[in-house]
Amino acid sequence: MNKALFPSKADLRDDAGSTSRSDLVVAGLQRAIFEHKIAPGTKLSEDEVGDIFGVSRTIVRSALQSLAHSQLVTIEKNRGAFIASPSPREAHEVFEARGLIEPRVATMAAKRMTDQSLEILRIHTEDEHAAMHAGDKGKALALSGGFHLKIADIAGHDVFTSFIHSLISRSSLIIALYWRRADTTCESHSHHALMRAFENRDAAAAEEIMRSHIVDLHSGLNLSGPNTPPLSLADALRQD
Amino acid sequence: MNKALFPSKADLRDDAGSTSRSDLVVAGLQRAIFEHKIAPGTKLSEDEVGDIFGVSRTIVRSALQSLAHSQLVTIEKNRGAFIASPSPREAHEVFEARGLIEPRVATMAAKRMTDQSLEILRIHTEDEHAAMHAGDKGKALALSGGFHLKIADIAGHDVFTSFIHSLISRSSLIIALYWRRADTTCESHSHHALMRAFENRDAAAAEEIMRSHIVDLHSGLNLSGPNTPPLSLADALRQD
DNA sequence: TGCACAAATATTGTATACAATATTCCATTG
DNA sequence: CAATGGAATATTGTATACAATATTTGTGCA
Repeated sequence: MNKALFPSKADLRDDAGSTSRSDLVVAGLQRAIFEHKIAPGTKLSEDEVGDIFGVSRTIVRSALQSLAHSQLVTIEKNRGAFIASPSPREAHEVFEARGLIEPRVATMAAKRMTDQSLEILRIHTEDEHAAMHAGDKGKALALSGGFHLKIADIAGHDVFTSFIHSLISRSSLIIALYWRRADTTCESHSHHALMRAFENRDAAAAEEIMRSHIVDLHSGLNLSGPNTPPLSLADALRQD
Repeated sequence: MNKALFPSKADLRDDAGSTSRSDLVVAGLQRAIFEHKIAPGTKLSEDEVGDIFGVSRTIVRSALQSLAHSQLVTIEKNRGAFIASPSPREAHEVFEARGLIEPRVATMAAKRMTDQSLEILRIHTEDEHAAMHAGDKGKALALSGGFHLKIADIAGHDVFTSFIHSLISRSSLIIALYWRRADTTCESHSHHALMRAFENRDAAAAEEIMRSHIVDLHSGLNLSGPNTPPLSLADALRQD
C-alpha cells in the first residue's frame, strides 16, 4: 500500500497500439449502427454478439455497457441490450444541442485551421462524394457524420469533441428513424460551403454556416411518425 | 429469434425502485469524490473497493468502467483505475463548456419555472447555507454543484442535463485540484441572484447571471500549480 | 377458442478460477 | 553503493459456472 517512490517502467508505456478486445466489439457495433445496418430496437443478445466477434460474454457485456453510456444502446435489467431508438423529443434535443455546440466549435476550428487540416477535410469530402455517387447510402451517411467529427478534432477542444462524438452517434440513429428526404445533397452543399469558410480562415462565416446547416438537418426530420427499417443482426455485423 | 407478437409482462415493469448493485458502488464513489473525500490520483484497487462495498470484482469493474466513461476515473490497461486528475487544460475546457451550455439551460429553466420548482431550489439554497455555516466544506461544495444540477432538471432538457451532470462532476475534481480561494461566498451570492431572476421568471437575467457566475468560478482557479490534498481510501468510503 | 397457470427453456446477473501482465523485492555484479 | 536482472508477489484481464429472472411453451379448464 506504500507509494512508489521512483518512476517505474509504467512511465514509458505506449498504450497507443493496444486496443482492448471490448473496444473492438464497440467499434464493430458502432460502425454497423452508423451505416444503418442494424435497426433501432434490435435486440443484442450477449451470446449472439459474443459468437459473432469470437469473444466471451464478459467482453460483450463490457462493450454493451460502454455503448449504453453513449446512448447508442439501451440496457434493460434482466432483459438485455437493444439498439436505442430515440424518441422524437430526444431527437429534437440532440439537434438543439448540436445547434448550440457545433457552431462554436466551427469557429474554433477555423481559427486553428492549418493547410494540413484543410487537406484532411478536402480528402474527406471527396470520399463523401464518391460514396454518394457509388450509391452507398450507409457509407455516405457515416462519412457525413465523420466530417463533423473531423472539424471537432481540428478545433482541439476535447470536452466539446467528446460531446459532439456522442451527439453525432445519436444523430445516426435519429436519421435512421426520422429522416424524411431521400437526398442528402444539402449535406454535400453545406459541407462545401464550410470548406470555403475554412479556406479563408473566416471564423464568423464558418459559425454561421454550421448553425444554419444544423437547422437544416433538424428541419429535415419528420418527428411525427418514425420509419421502421429492420434487418438481420448476423448480416449487419459480418466482418469485412 | 422470432419476434414477440404480444405485449408481455415486461410492458408493465416498474424498474424505478430497482437500483443495480454496481450503481450503488458508483454512487458511493461519486459522493466521496464530490465531497472531496478521495483525492485525485488515488488508486482504486478492484479488490479493495470490492471489500469495502461487499461486492465481487465483477460489480466493481462495472462501476469503475461507468465512472471512467464519465471521466471521474481513469483506467490504465493492466494497471488499474485511478481517480482522475484533470489537467489545467482540461479544467479550462470544462469551464468553457459550462459557460456555453449552462446559461442557455438557465433561460430554459426560467421559462419553465413553477412555484414548486422554486420551492425546491429555495430549500436547496438553505441547505447550502446550513452546510457552510456548519463548516462542512465538502458537503457545501457538493450541494453547490447540486444547485446547478437541479436547475438543469427543471429546464427539462435531457441532453443538456446529462452534459451538465458530467461537467459538474468533473468540476468537483477540478476544484479539488485548482481552487485558490478559501471562501465560497461568491457561490452563495450568485445562487441567490439566480433565485431572484427565477422568481421573476426573468430568463434574460438568469442567463446573464449564470454566464458571469461561471466566469467567476473559472477565474477562481489557479491553473499553474495544482494543490495536493491526499487521503486514505477506506475512510473516504466508509458508509454512513 | 380463449384464458390462466405451471413447467420448460433461454437469457441475463454475479462470483470465482485461472491466465496475463505489472510491480516489488532481493541478490548479484560492476 | 548504485545499477541490473530476475524471481516472487500482487493486480488486472478473461472465461466459465452457477444463480436469478424473464420468456416461451404447453396443458387444463371454462
